[in-house]
Amino acid sequence: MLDNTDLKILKLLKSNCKMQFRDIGEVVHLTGQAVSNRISRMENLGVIKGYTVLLDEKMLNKSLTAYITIFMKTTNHEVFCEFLSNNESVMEANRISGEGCYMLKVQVNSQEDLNDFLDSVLKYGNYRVNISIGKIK
Amino acid sequence: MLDNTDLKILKLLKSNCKMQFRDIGEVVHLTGQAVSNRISRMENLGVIKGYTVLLDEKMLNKSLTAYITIFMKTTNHEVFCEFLSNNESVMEANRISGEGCYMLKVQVNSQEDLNDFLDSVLKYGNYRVNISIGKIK
DNA sequence: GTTTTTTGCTTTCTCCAGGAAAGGATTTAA
DNA sequence: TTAAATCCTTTCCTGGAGAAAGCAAAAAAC
Repeated sequence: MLDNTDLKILKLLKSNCKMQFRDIGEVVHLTGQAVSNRISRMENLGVIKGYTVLLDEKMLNKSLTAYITIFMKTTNHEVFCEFLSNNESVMEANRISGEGCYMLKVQVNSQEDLNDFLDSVLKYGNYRVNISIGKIK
Repeated sequence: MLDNTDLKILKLLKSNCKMQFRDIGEVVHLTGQAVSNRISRMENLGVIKGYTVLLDEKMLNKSLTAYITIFMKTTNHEVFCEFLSNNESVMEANRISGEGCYMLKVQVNSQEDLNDFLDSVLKYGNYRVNISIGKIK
């Protein structure tokens, strides 16, 4: 489905999706149009889901990152998932196996906001919090 | 530093950074050029760190997502951080407070690859694994 | 209170990236 | 052996983005 050239193109797009097709073409030895065709194909296939911007969260009052493990105390997962989907502080949310039911990545402004968030989580379950004190990657 | 219009623009870019400046302008009631100026400003400020592509990891043989908590047994954090930076399976890595030293988000092809990864981690520390069994967000 | 500077916008103009269409080469299917 | 499909290149054209100039309002200086 995807050949090596496609993967190279994806890698380039990942580092900068605004890179010009012609420049990508020079790297992978194709014309810009051929690159364009391949990208369209990957968009249609669903391999490429979208294009987005990388923001400096620190500058946007999202200086505090935490990983939160949720231990549900109710069985109402649907409502909880709804809550997660709608909450702007929740960056990622996965149902997990192993200890706990969900793993969340949360980004907020301050300790206070984190407290507020945890309060609102308490309705659904208990939690374990791991606050990021440094981003490696 | 950033006003409400900037935040609106960022939100739009986050959903689709290839959106045309004129179309963004229509939403925030500005001309395309004004939008362009604001975006350039935010790029220079460092609020916008880059533009990237959202991929369907499942289609790229990255079907297995796991959150891994690392409990270091050596003090050689530098080498470990190096290892994390260079490892393609590691999507995120944060130094954390609370239980454990690092929280990793890892995406691999198979249980086998996860095993291999964990083996290579063992040099540095012990781990707790939480495998994602469903992505909410 | 008036002048000067700065800031942020719009308008205009130009250039080039990207998309469409056509044609060719190679592979796959009939 | 022919027909179809795939994937590429070349050519052409449109329209988006960037640059420059000009304007208006706010901020700073006097």
